[in-house]
Parts: sequence; structure tokens; C-alpha cells
Amino acid sequence: MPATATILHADLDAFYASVEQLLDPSLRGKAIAVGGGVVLAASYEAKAFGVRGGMPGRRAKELCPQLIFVGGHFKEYQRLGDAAIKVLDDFTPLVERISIDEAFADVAGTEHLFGTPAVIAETVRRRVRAELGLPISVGVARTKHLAKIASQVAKPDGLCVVDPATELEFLHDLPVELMWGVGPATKARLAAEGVVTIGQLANTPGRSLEKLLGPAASEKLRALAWNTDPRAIVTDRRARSAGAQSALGKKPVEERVFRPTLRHLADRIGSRLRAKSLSGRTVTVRVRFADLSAVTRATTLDAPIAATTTLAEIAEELVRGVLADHPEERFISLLAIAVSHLERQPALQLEFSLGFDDEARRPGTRTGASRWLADRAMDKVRARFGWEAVGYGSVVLEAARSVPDGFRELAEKDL
DNA sequence: TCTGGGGTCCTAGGACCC
DNA sequence: TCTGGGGTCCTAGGACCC
Repeated sequence: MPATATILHADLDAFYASVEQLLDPSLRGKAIAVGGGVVLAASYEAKAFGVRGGMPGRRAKELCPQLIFVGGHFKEYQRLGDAAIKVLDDFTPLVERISIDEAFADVAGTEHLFGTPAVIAETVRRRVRAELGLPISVGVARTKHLAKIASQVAKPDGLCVVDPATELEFLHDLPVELMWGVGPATKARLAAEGVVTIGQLANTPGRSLEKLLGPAASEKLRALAWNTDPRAIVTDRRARSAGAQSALGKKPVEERVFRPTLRHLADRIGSRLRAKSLSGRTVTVRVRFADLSAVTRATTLDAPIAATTTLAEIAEELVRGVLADHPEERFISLLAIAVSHLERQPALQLEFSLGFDDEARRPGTRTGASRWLADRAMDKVRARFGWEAVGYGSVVLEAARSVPDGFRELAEKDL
């Protein structure tokens, strides 16, 4: 076993909320939540009252009456998140960014330049605090998984270095839900068998674990529990799918509702794909009903697509199929589209040879080729004048923005 | 008082092929 | 015609993460 801990996991603390407190000093030390209808992020002061991300704003206010809601400065989140990751880049090229506020780095072999991993971690924390004004926690360990757990343990605003010589003692006392991949369902299933700590999980016979969680999950968790998971840093991770969704509250099952919504979603996805010269073969649609039960339907095409209109038509067909199978449902609470099986292709050849051309060649409809040209024209106008400058008719107005576009964009992975 | 939006991966079963 | 086995792709659903 290599006896050095060289993996860092750096994680900005309560990121969006910390940025808001940085921008407006009067918010420092106070319970704040970014968002409104839904809490996108909460400050530590708010978390102390049980306020959590994803929680309805009203519920948060109940838990914490003095809670202050602030609108998001999304451009600032992007800028400061990028700047924090950049600090890691100063120590090693082996940086794997997980999200806007989180990254792994492997500093093996840099000790003669910058000091031990623990020293580097402390330097990163000091620099992020001094140069950006933000708190960041760092975990240092022999593997990615353990470094990630260590940063969780270090929070808030701390450093946790796990000595390889005693890593299992450290790990085995912790609760299972600190492990990657253990959420509420798995935690409950394990608890039913009396497995609460990572150590207990590590010592559960493989066969009974497999019965409980299936072969893949149990093998993964065992590797994590014994810290034998060898995953390396991946510096360029590309998205395997692109999607968009829209929560609708409670809308009647009617064409005038789902048609424009799907068109809007298809437009968002299509323009993202085209911007990266990507197209996808599989279109998946998700319909959530009033009771929050959801149904998905997918189709895989012979040729990849990226045109907004084509994507919208396929999505509509799928949604109609879902609705036909569920005639008892009268309200929709969410619609989603995702495109997967992404392929990078010379964009000009896209969709010229698609079967959809034939279907589209009805009077008054455009062919795949002209659709592609129309989309390109719209993409160009938007590049110059912004997203709102041109769009599919009423769709732009129709979109009941439950979440600001800025937030949506932050959540998008690089394609 | 029933919660956003963008993702990843796994599983089970069926179709199809060799 | 029947039996057996393996691999791949696809769909639907679920769990999880940030």
C-alpha cells in the first residue's frame, strides 16, 4: 500500500450563501437562504435551524423565522467558483472539477516544489480566503473517496488530513451516509440490518450485502469501506447527456400546456448541443403527475439529431404516448427532456439524411436541412443579442420561471 | 403546505443475434 | 424441433449527487 496521502478534495463551504455574505457584509453572521420559492443554498447560520438546499422556501421560513432570502448573483458564483479551482491549478495539472464549488487534485510528486500535501492544502485554504474572501474546506487522503469524506469531516472552514497508517480506524467509526452512493434509501436498507457505521458495513459478509443492495452497489461500497477504490483523477470529463426540465405546478393535461413547454425545453437543449457541434440519438421524456409519480419514455433513433424542431416533435410524440397510457391522470407537475448517446459530428451533415425529412415534408413544414439552417440563424442572433432576442413565439413568455435562468446555466455540465 | 434543475449510474426484463 | 448459453442493445424505473 502506497503510504502517502496525495489526493486533495477541496469544497467551498455553503458556497452560494458565502458569496452573498461576501458581497453584502450586512448579511454576515446571519441566517440567509439563496432562492425564494425553493432554497438553493443556505448559510451555516441557517443550516443550524435545519434549513437545507432543495427545501421549499415556506418550510425554511417556518424552521427559521429570521431567515433572510437573497436573490442569486449567478455570474459571481461562476466567477468565484472558477477562481477557487484555479488556485488548485497552481499546484498540479491533475485537477478534476466535480461541480461549481468542488474539485479533486492529486499533488503527488510536487512536494519538493510546494511542500507536503498537508502544507499545500493549508496554502490553498489560506489563498482562497485571502484572494477571494471565501471559506473552503479541504480533505487530504490516499484515495479520492477518503479525501472527499475528509473534507466533509473538516467542514466548516477546516482541514482534515487522513494518515494512511490509521485510515481504516478513521473511516470505520463514521456513519454510512458519508459514503458516496449512500442516500436515504440505502441508508434505511442498511439500518434495517443493523448496519450504521462504515466499519459495520466493511465487516458485513459480501453475500448478504449483495442480497441487500445488488452486486454492483455492494462491491462498490465494500471497496469504499476498505478504502481500496483505485479511482484516478480524471481531468477532462464530458457530459454523456444533456437535458432540461420545467416544473409546472399543477397544469391540466392539454396540448396547449405541454406543446409550448416541450418546445422551450427542446430549444434549450438543441442550442446547447449545436453550440458544441454535438447531436444525440436517444431522446428521453419524463412526465411527472400531480401526485409526483413520474413516468419516463425513451426512443433511440438511427441517426443523431440536434435540431430544435425535430427534438420537440419526437418529445411530443413520446409525451403523447405517456398520456395515452395514463388516461386517469389529469394534471402534470413537471416535464423533462434529455438527449443521450451524444456524438460529436461535423454539424453540416446533421439531419440531412434523416427519415424525419419525409415526415416533415408535409405542406408548410420544413425539412431537416432547412430546420438546421433556421436553428443556426437563431443561434447566431442569440449569440449577439442574447437568448431572449428570438424564440419560438409564445414560449418565451409562457415559461413560468420557477428558477432563474442563471441558476440553470450554473448547473449545466460542459458538453 | 407535497419540492428545482442538471446530471450519473445501476437493474431487470425483453428483443435479437450467434 | 427442442434445449442451452452468451453477448449486446434498448427501455423503464430508481437511487444518488451537486
